[in-house]
Amino acid sequence: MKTPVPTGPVDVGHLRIACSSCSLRELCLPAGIDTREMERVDRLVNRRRKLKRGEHLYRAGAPLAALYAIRSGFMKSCVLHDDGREQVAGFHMMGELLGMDAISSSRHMCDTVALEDSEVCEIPFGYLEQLSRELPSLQQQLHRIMSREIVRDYGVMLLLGSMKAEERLAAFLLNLSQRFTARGYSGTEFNLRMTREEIGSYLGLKLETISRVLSRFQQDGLIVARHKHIRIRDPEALRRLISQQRQ
Amino acid sequence: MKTPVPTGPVDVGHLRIACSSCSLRELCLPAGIDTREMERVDRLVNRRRKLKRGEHLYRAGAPLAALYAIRSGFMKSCVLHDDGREQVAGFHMMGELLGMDAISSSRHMCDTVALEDSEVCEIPFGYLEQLSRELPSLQQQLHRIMSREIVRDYGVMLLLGSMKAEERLAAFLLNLSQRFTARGYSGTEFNLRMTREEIGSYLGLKLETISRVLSRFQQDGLIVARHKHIRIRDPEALRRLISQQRQ
DNA sequence: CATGGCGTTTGACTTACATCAAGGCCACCC
DNA sequence: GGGTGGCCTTGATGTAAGTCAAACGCCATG
Repeated sequence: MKTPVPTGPVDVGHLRIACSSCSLRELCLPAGIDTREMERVDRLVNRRRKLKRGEHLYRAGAPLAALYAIRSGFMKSCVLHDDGREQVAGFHMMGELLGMDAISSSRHMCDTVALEDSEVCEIPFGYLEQLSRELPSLQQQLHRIMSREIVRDYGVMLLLGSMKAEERLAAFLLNLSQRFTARGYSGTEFNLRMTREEIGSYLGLKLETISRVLSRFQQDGLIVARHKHIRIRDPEALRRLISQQRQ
Repeated sequence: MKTPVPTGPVDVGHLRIACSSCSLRELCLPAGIDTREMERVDRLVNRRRKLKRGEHLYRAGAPLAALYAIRSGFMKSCVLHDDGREQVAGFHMMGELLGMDAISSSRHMCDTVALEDSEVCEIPFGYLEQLSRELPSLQQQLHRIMSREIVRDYGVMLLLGSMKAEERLAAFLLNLSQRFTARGYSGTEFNLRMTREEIGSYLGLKLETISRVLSRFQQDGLIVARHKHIRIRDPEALRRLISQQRQ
């Protein structure tokens, strides 16, 4: 037995699933799609899914069913090692596309978890491939997004492989700042959705180191950090920190 | 003025450019393409390019013209930071597809250099997108390859973010071994094409550390390492090294 | 309003890897 | 054949970040 219609205010949301009227469309999969084609893209996304904080969107090993576009909220992806080690591979926010790790083997290769209550649009992958054969601009955008993920990963490698703790954290804060700005939020004042431990995992550092470096940044007047709230006071100084000449 | 036909033995190579008769086809872009369709894929790859050791295939900033499939040889990709820091992001061998970092912005985001004399097949990206709209199995394979790169990158992040020097090097050697095996070469005995410094850069370590850890592995009877020649004596022990429980 | 617990901060100490330095091996080239 | 330079090895020493430990602040919950 199916539940055809969810109850309550959710209904309204369901009636309105349409990329064409989504404020994120220029950040997301439909970027660059023209209005004639948009109608068909609208039909691609036929379901939204709400996640409570802490809930998994998918787990490593789960079969690929759909890609997911984040509509609201904040998520993290973690790669796991057999021995239980886990590493945060990325933090994700509105407009970003998740699940591309699963395409190669038809199984997800990481866990993705909501860090706050979130909502995602489900994009059935088979339909997406089919439609992107018919709409070149959709195909191109999909390729661009996958490529962007590869480039992002290269950046993380550079960070993990050749930066010191302060540089890593400066790069992390500036990256968050830039992404908030791109979404119309303040890039100088925001709340971290993740713990120090999660930041540390992402940056290849321990939580104590994150805490210490944040304190040092604050002492030096670069930021104000109170719990999860961050205010960036001197973005230029942070930038200098990253690209300062090695000896 | 154009040079319509290269001189010498190269000609023969030019007449024979055909994925359908390439021994690497099951590793490469045409994997899973059926014979009827293969004819069209053959026409996709219309040029080969030879590279001398040390020569660049492309540099960061260069416009995207083509993707490249390695036909023979060995290459590395490096991401660069403004301040001159550089980090090896990957080593590549026959059958692997290069250049996907350039799709997102139409410009390459890393340098790719031959570590020994090599040959690549040029795959004009525009044609590839066009043909993959017409051949679903080509489209799927392209998506799988891009996804595989993303998954590989996650693995590197895990390595850089949470493994110790010995684990990193063990993982590196086993990865090479596995890739040589997949290509029909010995997985227990091979020559490194890269220097200790390049290995170090890839693994986020200094060349002295690479040298020391290789010596330690040799003392412990896990490998025989003489200059660039490596023989793996105890792959199981290397595997145990990686997944040993953290305290 | 007390209680407990998670996340965080901070300090003291340890350690894995980096850095600095010297010397060896091998290939290449006059 | 002897020099030159790139690559590698090994030892001595330095240091950034990890580990261990204690204590605090802030919620959440009863």
